Amino acid sequence: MNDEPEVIRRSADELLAGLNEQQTEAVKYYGPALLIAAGAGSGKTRVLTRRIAYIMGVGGVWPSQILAITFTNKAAAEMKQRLETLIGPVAQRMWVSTFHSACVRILRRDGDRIGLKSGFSIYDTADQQRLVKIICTEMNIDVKRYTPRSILARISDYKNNLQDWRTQLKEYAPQFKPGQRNLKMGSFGNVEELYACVYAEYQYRLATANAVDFDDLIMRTVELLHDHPDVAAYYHHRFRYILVDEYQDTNHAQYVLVRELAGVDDKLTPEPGAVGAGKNGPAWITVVGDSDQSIYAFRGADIRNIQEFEKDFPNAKTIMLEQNYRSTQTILDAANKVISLNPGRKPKKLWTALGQGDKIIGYAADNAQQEASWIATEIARLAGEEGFSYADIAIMYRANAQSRSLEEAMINAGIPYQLVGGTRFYERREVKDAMAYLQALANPDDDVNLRRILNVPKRGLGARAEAVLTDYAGTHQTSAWEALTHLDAIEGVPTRTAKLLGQFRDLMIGLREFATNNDAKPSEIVAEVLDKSGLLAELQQSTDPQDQTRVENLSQLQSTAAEFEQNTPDATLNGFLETTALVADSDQLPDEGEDTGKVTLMTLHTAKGLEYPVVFLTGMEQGTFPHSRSIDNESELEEERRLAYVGITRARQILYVTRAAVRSQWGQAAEMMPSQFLDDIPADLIDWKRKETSTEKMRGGWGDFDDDDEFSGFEDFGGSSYGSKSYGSGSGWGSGSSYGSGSSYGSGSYGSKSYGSSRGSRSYGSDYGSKSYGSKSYGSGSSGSGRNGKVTTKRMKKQLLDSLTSAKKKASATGSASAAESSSAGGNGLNVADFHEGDRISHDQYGLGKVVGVQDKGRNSVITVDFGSEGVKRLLLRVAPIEKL
DNA sequence: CTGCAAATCCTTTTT
DNA sequence: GGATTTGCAG
Repeated sequence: MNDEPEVIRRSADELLAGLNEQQTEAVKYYGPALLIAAGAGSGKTRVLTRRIAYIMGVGGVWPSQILAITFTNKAAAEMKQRLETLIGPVAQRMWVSTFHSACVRILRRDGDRIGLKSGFSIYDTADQQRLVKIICTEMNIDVKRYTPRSILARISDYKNNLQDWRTQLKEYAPQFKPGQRNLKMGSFGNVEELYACVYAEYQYRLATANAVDFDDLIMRTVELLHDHPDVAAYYHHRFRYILVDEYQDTNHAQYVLVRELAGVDDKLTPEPGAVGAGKNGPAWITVVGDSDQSIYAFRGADIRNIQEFEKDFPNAKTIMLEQNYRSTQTILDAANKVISLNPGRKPKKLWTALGQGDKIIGYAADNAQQEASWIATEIARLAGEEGFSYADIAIMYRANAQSRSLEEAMINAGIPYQLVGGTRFYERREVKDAMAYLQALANPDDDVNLRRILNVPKRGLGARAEAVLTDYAGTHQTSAWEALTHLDAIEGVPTRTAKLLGQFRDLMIGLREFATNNDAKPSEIVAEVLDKSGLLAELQQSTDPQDQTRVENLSQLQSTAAEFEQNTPDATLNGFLETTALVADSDQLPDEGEDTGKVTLMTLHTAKGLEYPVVFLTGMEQGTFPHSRSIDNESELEEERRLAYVGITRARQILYVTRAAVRSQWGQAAEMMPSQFLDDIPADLIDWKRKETSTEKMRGGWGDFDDDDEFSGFEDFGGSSYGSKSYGSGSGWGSGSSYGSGSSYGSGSYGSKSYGSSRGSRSYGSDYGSKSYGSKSYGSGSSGSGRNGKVTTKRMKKQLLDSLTSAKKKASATGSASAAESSSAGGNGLNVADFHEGDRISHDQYGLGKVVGVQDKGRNSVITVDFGSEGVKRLLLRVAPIEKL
């Protein structure tokens, strides 16, 4: 125990310094269950970290007895960092982690009790979909009617609500036995039966593949704790204080998990005279959240968890934090008004001492491009004249698809930016392929990943070869890998296929041996896989320009692995796989206080928890925000409104709201009406730089719609009345009482940053060598600040813009005009009879060509055209974008 | 079995 | 506008 790191125990005075009354009360509160209802910008992370330090410093509790849960790795890392300044380096080894990593950790330790072998795989969405698709095909399910996506959504619902597949099966399909394979069901009595069967089969396959999905991480941990009291007892004994951040985003499963971990339902009683939670009673719980910022209902979050906290936990206490330290009063007034229109919420009103501040600035553009370029101009002005740094500015939007026009405008204006989110680095095809190899090496039974790489890179093993393995696996109730190892025993395999399968098997055996011998060196395993599998070679030999970026991504993957190795004391292949499986968008955001010199672009969801001096809320249109899919659903609209509230409250000093009259979605232009949220903001708070768009001016009317102020009576509900309940008797924290147990902290260092942070982020601008892995940095090395020197030449801009359009095909040269006229509803009116060998035609993509062949097949007539350097193409006449010359 | 071009979905939001 | 699936030819 001598190497126990030093723990700083701070005094109450130190820990309460600079806090307001409510914050102080929250830090000190002595009791089994505390809800801190923390409005936006009310300093909740501060309160949470101080409370942890207080529990330790004043309550004499060991760091190992505390469990703090967040939703993102980024939040966890930040909390650790802040804790470190309060209590010392021991903070880095505390259980401060996300729900998901905490569960992984628990399952790695005791998962064998519920049938999980160590080294289990964690399936991401893509893996899940592959698996469900396989099952649907085998079950003869019409995937047009029941898409894997929708089936998975249902399965996710089951899991978030802890509905076991056995229960579902018993109720809706008692005759179904998972794992029988020969099930050509085809028809189901009803939908529930179908869902139940797929769910059961899905779980069966996961089990044989020794894999879990995201939702399983929570549900199966609950199962473990619930069914194995000795395991539960271990954690009850260990965690005496549990703190949960963003409690409004918890789903039912997570709620139950917290209860299980705390032992709330286990009739535990504290020893007589216990101080705090004592040694034996249920753990004491602190949750922090804001029901107005609940924006994850679509993912199963249940807002009732926070709304009914006081009912759920005996002797619960609620403390409201309503003083905002972030924004101006103008911004808060707007936010308060918007959120006040949600019915049935606990009234709450943020206030600030920071003063009125500037008006909100509004701008109505004619289209998305104009909106974006106006924003770019405005940003240049802010940076040039108002002295803001680019890093002070964030642009937010409802859906990722909106980022493109904004990116283009930034590039055109030479403004450095960083885009957060979009397609995940680990979801990129080539990266996923490489990871599938690693996964299959770590866990041989992982069918989904093994089948994925069977023919990647191309090695002549197609559907037939795969069927050889799956048939054997099916009849022998085993995995595809097992089938592969019994290859010689399988009859009727064509010699050629057998040979190729044998080669693949030997490849995997060789790689696995390498992996076992180099378990602590994931980066070398990655290198070996890339090399021996031929994955890298295939891409390097390719002429497709996109494959070059793929090669870069793969080398980046290797760097990420190397970085993981360096930062993790006891690195293993499994550890690496785990970390990469649990990364989130927000993980790639820069650290607090780090000046990246770049404007940040991200979705509103990703922006939750962040703050910027200047915020642009873009796409404020009906159908964009609120999103069209939520517009006719009352509860979803309420969630959109909360999202608007989140967006508005991100701004510290200046808030912009912008909209476009025309926005194209799926390549089709659509006219957009102003968002209802714009009307919800009191008109005198907005200074419109341009209120009407061109077409609206011509029509001479705006705001014909909805002027209904019928809800305005809601506004004054009074922000008082809460938090006035008298609270617990004095302090009660005995001093110094010491508990023995807490010596060993878990070893694996989770949540440490940087690796994991990889996302397919694009970023363009100044700093090259910065440590942002997984994010490409375009642009010159020099700092591209607005005025000192245009570092971006026209040519570079062109390159950057091209790189946005993921280097599609070879279309670039000719594809200038037309595309619009190519297909006039179901045919281009061309007639086979008009085409003969030797005719010259023009193709939108390939340019000029000469007809070298004509096949008259009626509707499906085909002409063969020689496009010279572009090659000889066979075109379906009916749809080909061509013109006879 | 592979490669290519056309057709067909799309999109909320994410651990 | 873009990624993925389908359909066909060699």
